[in-house]
Amino acid sequence: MDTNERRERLRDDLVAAARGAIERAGLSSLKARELAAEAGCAVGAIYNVFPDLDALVLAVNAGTLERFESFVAGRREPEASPEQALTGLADAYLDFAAANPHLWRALFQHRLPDGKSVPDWYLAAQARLFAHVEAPLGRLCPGLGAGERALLARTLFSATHGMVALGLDEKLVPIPLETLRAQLATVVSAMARGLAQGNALKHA
Amino acid sequence: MDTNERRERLRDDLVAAARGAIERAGLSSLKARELAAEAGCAVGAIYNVFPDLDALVLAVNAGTLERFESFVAGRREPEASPEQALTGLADAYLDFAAANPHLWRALFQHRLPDGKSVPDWYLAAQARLFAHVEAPLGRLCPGLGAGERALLARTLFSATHGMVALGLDEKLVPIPLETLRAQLATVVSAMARGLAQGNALKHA
DNA sequence: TGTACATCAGTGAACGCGCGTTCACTGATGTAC
DNA sequence: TGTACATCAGTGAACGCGCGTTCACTGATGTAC
Repeated sequence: MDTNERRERLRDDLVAAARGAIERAGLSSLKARELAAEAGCAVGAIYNVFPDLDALVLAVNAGTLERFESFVAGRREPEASPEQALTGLADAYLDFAAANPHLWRALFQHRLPDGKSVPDWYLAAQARLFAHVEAPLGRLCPGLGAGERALLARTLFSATHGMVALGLDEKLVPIPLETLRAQLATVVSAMARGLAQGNALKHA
Repeated sequence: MDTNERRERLRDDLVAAARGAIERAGLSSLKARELAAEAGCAVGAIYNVFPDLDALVLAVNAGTLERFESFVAGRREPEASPEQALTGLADAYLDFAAANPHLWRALFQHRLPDGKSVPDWYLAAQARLFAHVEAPLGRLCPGLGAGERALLARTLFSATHGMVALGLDEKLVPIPLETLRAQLATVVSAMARGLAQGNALKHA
């Protein structure tokens, strides 16, 4: 087998092992030793492929973002009204988070040490996600400029994220999933109606 | 000096030291040794007053909740419309979070080890906060039952939390505070308008 | 008020554990002739 | 094709550090007489 091929295979095995570990028990359960055991290599070998564990986590998170993006893309209904589309997105977000709690948490939990910043390809993956929100938002509020639309998309994403994150959190009183889904629908569609109305007034 | 008095004084000093440490550098910078140095006692003395550091963090968080509650209470405008009141609450949340980033983050970041659950007095402090949301919400949607209202208040809180948390997070592209404030106002008032409208339709 | 004693707050060195990362070594792979 | 050599992926024991918590000890405080 070619050396590069081996190296790539190990890389994939390590990412898979890391993903598995996070999936099972959360980001904080990621241990270099267990990882190596799972991927069938020595601890030291990890550092031939990745500079450190942070880079590995970043790779896992990139994969999660990607899977989430195709999950959302797979649910798109081109016929839907903007309001329905936004509600559908929130619903997809809830379903993905509920189905992959640890992987999803890891996206937000993981912080790089002070000096280092998130690589561009990671930011690009985020941007691709936000695009799914921008599309219906543009139809809902046609008067919005590109910058305003991007900003508002991010804000709507954040609001949805908050509802899902605290809703799934067992720290407060736990809420049944379907109750949470109904709450999301109520609030997101209210936002959509209110935004459309505000936009119509502004550009009347 | 009385022994109980000493003990109580030490307790206060420890909480103050812990609060200071979190305030300066975040929850993860809390160290038993630094704490003891700051409070002027030996490491071991901490464990005469608190069972462990978690209990100390809980005490700091309780104080933060309390301060936030009076902050919100101090801004109440009885004359405001429900929509204005809700926007005002979101604004207060943003201001408090921006002014106390580390203390505020600690409220959500801190997790108890698996077996232990949050004490009742802590949950009660949370409930007192949610009450501030429930009041205007009740005026906005008079048809809501107490349970529905409490649930929706919590959901609105979560949405606001999400916008503030991701907005202040430097992990994404940073947003100027005033831009964030405007976004919050836009979205919260849209939600309020949409909810009032939906409620009116439902109970027409 | 003074003395002897008991209690327990207070001490801080040491324990114990976890864990990321390194590094001197080895052996398989690839290359040159 | 065969042989000698160089490279470097792969190894895993050991390093190094951080840090919460304990515990045998001490001395100040409070009590009994």
